[in-house]
Amino acid sequence: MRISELSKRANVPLTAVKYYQREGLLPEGMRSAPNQVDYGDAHVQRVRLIRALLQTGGLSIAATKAVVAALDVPGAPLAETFEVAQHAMSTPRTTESTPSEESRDRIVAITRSHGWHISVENPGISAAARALDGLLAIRFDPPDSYLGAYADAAATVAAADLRALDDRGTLDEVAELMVVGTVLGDPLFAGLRRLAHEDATHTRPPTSDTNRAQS
Amino acid sequence: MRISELSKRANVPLTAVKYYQREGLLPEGMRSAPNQVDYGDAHVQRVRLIRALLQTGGLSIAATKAVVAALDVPGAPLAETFEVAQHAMSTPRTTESTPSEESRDRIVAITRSHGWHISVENPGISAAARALDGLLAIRFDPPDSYLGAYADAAATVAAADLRALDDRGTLDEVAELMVVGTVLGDPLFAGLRRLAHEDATHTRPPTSDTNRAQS
DNA sequence: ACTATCGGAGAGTAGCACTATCTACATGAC
DNA sequence: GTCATGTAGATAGTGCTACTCTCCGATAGT
Repeated sequence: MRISELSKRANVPLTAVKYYQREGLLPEGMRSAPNQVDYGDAHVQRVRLIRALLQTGGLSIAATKAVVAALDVPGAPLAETFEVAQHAMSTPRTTESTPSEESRDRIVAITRSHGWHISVENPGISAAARALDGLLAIRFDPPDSYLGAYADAAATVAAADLRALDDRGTLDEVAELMVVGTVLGDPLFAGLRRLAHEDATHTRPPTSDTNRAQS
Repeated sequence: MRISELSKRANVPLTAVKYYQREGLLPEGMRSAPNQVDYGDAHVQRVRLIRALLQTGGLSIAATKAVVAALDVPGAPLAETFEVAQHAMSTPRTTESTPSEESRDRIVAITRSHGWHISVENPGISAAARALDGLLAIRFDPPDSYLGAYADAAATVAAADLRALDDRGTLDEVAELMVVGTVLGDPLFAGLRRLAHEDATHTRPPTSDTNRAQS
């Protein structure tokens, strides 16, 4: 197929596909003539993946490029591929401030009380600590039970993520799911959390829903 | 205090504070002279909140404005305030494509099998469905056990979120936590998930870590 | 032969979160 | 009083990113 059909099948504007090509996110097709190129199903797949990482996963073009490049290295160890995905997620669009030491310590303490073995360089610590700082900014000091519930939930999905990898066939597929699951798991959970919120407020209204006091 | 001290105490560049002011994110201070204004602790708090919503929560200026405006309405019902927070989260920087019908149906089915009561307009459905589409794009059709684990985890944190509201004093504080918790809960979970991932791969390597096959 | 499409590349665009600069005025140490 | 320093407010500019436009000569399909 040629570029216009690739664009249609992936449901992505043609100009955008050209752009991804130029940026090196999309591997070249088979050249059938000096200026005719043939694309296959793998390219459609790839364009859809790029879109998911960019829009749903919120990655930048550069981070997406790193991720798909990692997938294309044939002999790369899984651990390295995973690291690329982890790193891509911690290269956000907006510059982030460094979290407070106290929040970092608090997060580390929670992981320790859950018996997790983690390295101090894991960017997840900073990410969680920044969120914790935000909660502290409105004078909400979450109790251990609150953070514990989040940690329990994180353990639950992490276990499911690992189990999903076992069902994959080739090692390349495993690597692909590892990367995509790492990136897309967050929005998947975020969506479900919002649904759970609605259900929870229906079945168990947080507080009386009458008017609030004057500020 | 005047603006420079406000900037220092909130650890935000002075020019940025002025910008937030101009954009209507920050309420006016007490005017002590034709061109002198006095700020209080509430303003420091507010600036920190704005930063957390913008940087950690990933909201846009417009969405942040809507959120803080909702907090400042004295007599607003909690449900409305909550809705504003929910809506703000689904107004992302990058334009999002509409998810497939199949994925939407799948998400709805999962919530139903969990006994959740949700409305079909809840944007969480689309958010989760888009993520699901991304997984399908790499030919990973998650089993019910996978989505179920995510839903279980979401229910766990939603319950914790609701419990946290009970411990808050005034209704204004409840509203504040509701909004901030809705926005910051996602990055908090995302960080913890990454930590759980590292622990899970240590204790239970997904597959042999040898080289992958040639592609 | 003719028209639509293609591949490729450079330049342009829109939106966003700031940041710089300017003016007129206020404050506070000396 | 005076004068360096800071302040409020407004306008214009910046840097970045993810596209999008426009052009060209070449090619495909009829």
